[in-house]
Amino acid sequence: MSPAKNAEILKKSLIFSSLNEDELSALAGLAAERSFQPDEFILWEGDEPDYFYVVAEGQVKVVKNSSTGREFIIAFFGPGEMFGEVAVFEGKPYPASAQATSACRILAIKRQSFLDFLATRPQVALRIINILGGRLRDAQGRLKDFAGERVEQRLARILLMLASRMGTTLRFTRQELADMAGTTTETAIRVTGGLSERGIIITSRGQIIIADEAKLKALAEGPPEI
Amino acid sequence: MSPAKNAEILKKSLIFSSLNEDELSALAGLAAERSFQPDEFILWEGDEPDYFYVVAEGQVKVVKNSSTGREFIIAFFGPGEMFGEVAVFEGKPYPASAQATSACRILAIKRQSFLDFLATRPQVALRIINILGGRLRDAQGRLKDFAGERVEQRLARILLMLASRMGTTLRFTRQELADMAGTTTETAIRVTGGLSERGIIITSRGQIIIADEAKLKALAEGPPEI
DNA sequence: CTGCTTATGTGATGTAAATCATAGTCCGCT
DNA sequence: AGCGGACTATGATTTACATCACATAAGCAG
Repeated sequence: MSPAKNAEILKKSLIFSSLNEDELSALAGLAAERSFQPDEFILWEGDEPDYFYVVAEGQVKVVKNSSTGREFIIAFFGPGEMFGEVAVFEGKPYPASAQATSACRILAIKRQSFLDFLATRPQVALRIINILGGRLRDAQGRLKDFAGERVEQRLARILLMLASRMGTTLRFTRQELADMAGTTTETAIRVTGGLSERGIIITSRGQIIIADEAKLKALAEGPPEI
Repeated sequence: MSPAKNAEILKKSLIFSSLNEDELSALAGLAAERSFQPDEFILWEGDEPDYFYVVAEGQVKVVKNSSTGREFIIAFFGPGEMFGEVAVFEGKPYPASAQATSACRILAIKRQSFLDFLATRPQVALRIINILGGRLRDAQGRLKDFAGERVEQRLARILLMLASRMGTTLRFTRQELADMAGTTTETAIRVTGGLSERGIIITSRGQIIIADEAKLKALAEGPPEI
């Protein structure tokens, strides 16, 4: 609840690292802190985009549900990362839901306050352009994967992407992996089972350790025969 | 080759509509005009991002090739639309290739000149944030489709998206549709054949006319039994 | 008009992965 | 300890789609 602490959090975020103390406290003053329990929803797909969010503590997943009822995980976000921004900028409903995957503290900034703040801070705008650009690059890369590659390759790439962000020990269930790779839990289990047999990963309940990153990369690149 | 004409083109582009005459001519002065023949490549995936591009005339497709050799079409861009921007902002190699699909005139602006221009124009930066946001929303929506929906639904959505941008007469081959939907030419032919039999679209060589948008929307939303 | 190329159309066959079914295992909980 | 609910595992069956293999048709160039 302390604005000073909020400023600290914002400062650590890539987005606001260019701001000086005064600007940080101005922004922190706009932010309200909210807490969420694991599995609690922070926002729902279709809601009006009243707030822009930054994770202070914990982890959030952004999900969309397909017409067949399956859940698709678009991304995980941790401390310092923003979400809900696309809707805020466009003024259209949130295109996906956000759900806490652990106990979370989230900073919420009113849409209009944030837009006003942004209009006079070109550096922050450029940062956001960078972040959006990176996310777009990532999404388009994944699109190509989904269009052309098979499940094993997609999973390998997802594991590598997760590892680059959180290290070699990944605390995700096969179900979550499946929801990220756009496959079923059974298939995710079978594929990770195969990787495990080949010594590329070490699996246990609720976690996967990457044992042989080189082999995983080779797998992700394409079929062995290249 | 006339800077005045370039300024006209830039003005019509959504990105620069907030600029005044002076700013437009300043930007137009930075732009070099280049012409491309159909099928000619404007930039290649992996190239250094030396230029930011805006389509003046004609149509461009942005493509990525999967490890299996298949081509995946990320997007088509027409007059006033930018491309290559993600790489320019991040300073990393272009993540995809751009190829002219018709005779084109393209405005090319040097990376650093554009970044400098942008640093002092928050309005333009906000516009770009909007455009990137829209593209990100679109890419994530498609991701969910690729992860969970069937080819018929994906194709239906692609046809609707194209129709919303270019009207009900779509000048694309089944091969191009297949490359957008991440399927094979044969399957695209079979699926469009089915839609044609049901009177939803009218097909002919190199073009598709949407005859019953409502039915197409119903198809795109999900399986009939809902 | 006559090829030649590019696009469309269709069948037969193969296969990766979904689906359905069932069971075992880990872990928190009272 | 023992219960219940996630999580993991594995087999059998089905299916959407890719792949392979031709056939026909439309547009274009000489």
